[in-house]
Amino acid sequence: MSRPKAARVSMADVARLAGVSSQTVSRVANGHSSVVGSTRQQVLAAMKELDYRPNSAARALKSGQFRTIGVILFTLSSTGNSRTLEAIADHAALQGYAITLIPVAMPTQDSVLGAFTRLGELAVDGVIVIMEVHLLDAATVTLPPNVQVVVVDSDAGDRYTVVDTDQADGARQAVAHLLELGHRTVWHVTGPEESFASQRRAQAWRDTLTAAGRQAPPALHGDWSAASGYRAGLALADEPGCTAVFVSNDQMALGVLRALHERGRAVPADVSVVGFDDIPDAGSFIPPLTTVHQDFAEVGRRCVDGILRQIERGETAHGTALVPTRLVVRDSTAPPPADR
Amino acid sequence: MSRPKAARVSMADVARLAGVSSQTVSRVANGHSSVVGSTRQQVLAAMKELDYRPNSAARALKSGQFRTIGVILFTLSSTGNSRTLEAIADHAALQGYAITLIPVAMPTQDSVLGAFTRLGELAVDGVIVIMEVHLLDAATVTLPPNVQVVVVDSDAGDRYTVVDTDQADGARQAVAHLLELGHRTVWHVTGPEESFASQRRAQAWRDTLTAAGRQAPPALHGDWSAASGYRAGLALADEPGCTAVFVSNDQMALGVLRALHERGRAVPADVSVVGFDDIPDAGSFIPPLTTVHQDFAEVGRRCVDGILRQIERGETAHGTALVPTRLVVRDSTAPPPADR
DNA sequence: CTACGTAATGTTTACGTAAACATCAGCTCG
DNA sequence: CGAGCTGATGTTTACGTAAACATTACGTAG
Repeated sequence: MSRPKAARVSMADVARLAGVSSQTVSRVANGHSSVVGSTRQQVLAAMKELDYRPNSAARALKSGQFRTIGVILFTLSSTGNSRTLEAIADHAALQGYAITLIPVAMPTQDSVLGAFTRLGELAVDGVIVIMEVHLLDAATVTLPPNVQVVVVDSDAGDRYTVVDTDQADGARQAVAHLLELGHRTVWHVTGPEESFASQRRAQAWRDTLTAAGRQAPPALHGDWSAASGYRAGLALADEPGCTAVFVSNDQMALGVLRALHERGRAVPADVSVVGFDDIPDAGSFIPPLTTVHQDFAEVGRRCVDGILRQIERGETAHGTALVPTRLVVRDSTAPPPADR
Repeated sequence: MSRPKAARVSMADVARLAGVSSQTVSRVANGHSSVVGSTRQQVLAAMKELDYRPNSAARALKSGQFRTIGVILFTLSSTGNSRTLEAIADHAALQGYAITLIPVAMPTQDSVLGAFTRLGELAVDGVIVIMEVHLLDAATVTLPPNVQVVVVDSDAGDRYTVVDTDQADGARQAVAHLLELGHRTVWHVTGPEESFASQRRAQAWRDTLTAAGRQAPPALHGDWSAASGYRAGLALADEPGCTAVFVSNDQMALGVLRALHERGRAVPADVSVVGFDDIPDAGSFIPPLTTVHQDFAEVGRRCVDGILRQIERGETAHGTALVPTRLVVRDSTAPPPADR
């Protein structure tokens, strides 16, 4: 505080100008109990004249609430994360809560970690964790006590409230769509192993095939990036029996499309491709991608509602709430070549 | 607070257990002045035993600093915004600052607005604005006094510290690259009019053509989305003289590629396309996109450094600092058809 | 007409921290 | 050998707010 920063206006200042006690100012500010009209007007006028702004630090100190929700995540580079975050921020703002971002370094590179092992002293009433909880444990971040938690992309329903997209049903729809088109089986490109979402999608892919009496080919592994999808796509292009692929997210699907294109395998004539997420760009891929739509806005809304229910009403409803998905059929899927 | 929340541990509690005064605890906590080794050890032991966590509200009230930076933006859906945000969050965490997200509704839909006209009472030492300032003005958000501001994507260098990518030079490199390949002129797809970045890129595109003695064709207008790029691409496909396009971001370029593909105009054989941003997926487009690389990490770092310089050292260095760009040449550009 | 209830407002206090000031013991220097 | 200094620690106070309690004025029921 090197500079003499323009004097902060406090309730006392407003009270003095309005000729009332500071408690009355507080009452007006909070719309509490009874303040007669004329007094209220005077106070409001004084507030306006002085450009009074409540001091949130003092308020938090007194009330023990920060009206702030922390969001913990590894990265914003995945479309899903950033869209969930945006939905959370929008909905929280609507409820009068602010969002504090808590980036955590990957467990491998704990350089940055120290910075927010201090998480404990964070001014936050609750935390939304957008990642598999086991990873959080591994990251040696200690969640402070008395802080409510809601988790996305995890199976920790027994320990926390979990909000998630219905990964399994989405994957089932994708595979079923391909089978209905007449494909004998469906190949699969997974996300990173740590991702619970990826695990769920892979499991449902396998289960759906099995339930239909089909043999599941070996899964190929990616890391959510388009580049990893491209590598998987090259491998798939060399599988002559491969006529249909379910890719665990749209970005990897983009890479798969490029690999197939470069290897002269036409989509959807030779190979059908289905993605997951329905990112805004998916409709502009070549060809426009058939994919499973995730309702990120709804996920965000439920996260915020869930955490607020815990914070404001003390309800601790563990368990998992699933947000439904729906298949968006575009031009990357068609019956297998043999059928035509 | 419906529940009896486990009693908060304060400095006084730690002091009692350690048999010292609370001021000594404060000194240990802040590494301040002199505390003899043995005393320090006792205090640290007591802290650990009680799982003491400093109360940031009280600290903020006392010090007048929140160790928090607010980030104001319209949306996270543009890759640029979310990557800049991520870079800001990472770098801020490194410096021991937290990030508070402040989403602002578009000026058109002021429904959400009320929620954060309360911005004034926000617990924030400084604000980074990721949008054209005029839009911020239009959004009727009043920035509180005594809050430092750094701006991205704006020309308000006279009022604020502005950090930005060197848009003009990036656009110049893109156009120069196409001219060097032998194209007679270069078409252009802009971003939304309000975007300062888009304006700068368009201006530099025009200037570079003029400087080379070429005629600039009419610009086509998009809104950063792939869908808008697709529409522009359809129009371009109908221009027989069009052999080269500079698109103002990669997402729109994706749409342009699809439109050209659907109309049978081969890229890069018939038409060359250059994008802007170098999003992670750009290398997986069909064909891999030649584009202007933006160093978002550097932008984020400079934003944080700039705001911290203002907050902690009171330096108010207005003006604009430009982060250099570089052209990444991939497979979407080639000499014009006539040359071959 | 008095006693008591109620609405409106004022006064006191505590939240947890850290700056400012106070105290105290031990040590150095003239 | 004592004045004065230094380093270690304790005590007081203020930050801005809001809950809890206190006071005042006024109206009404008995």
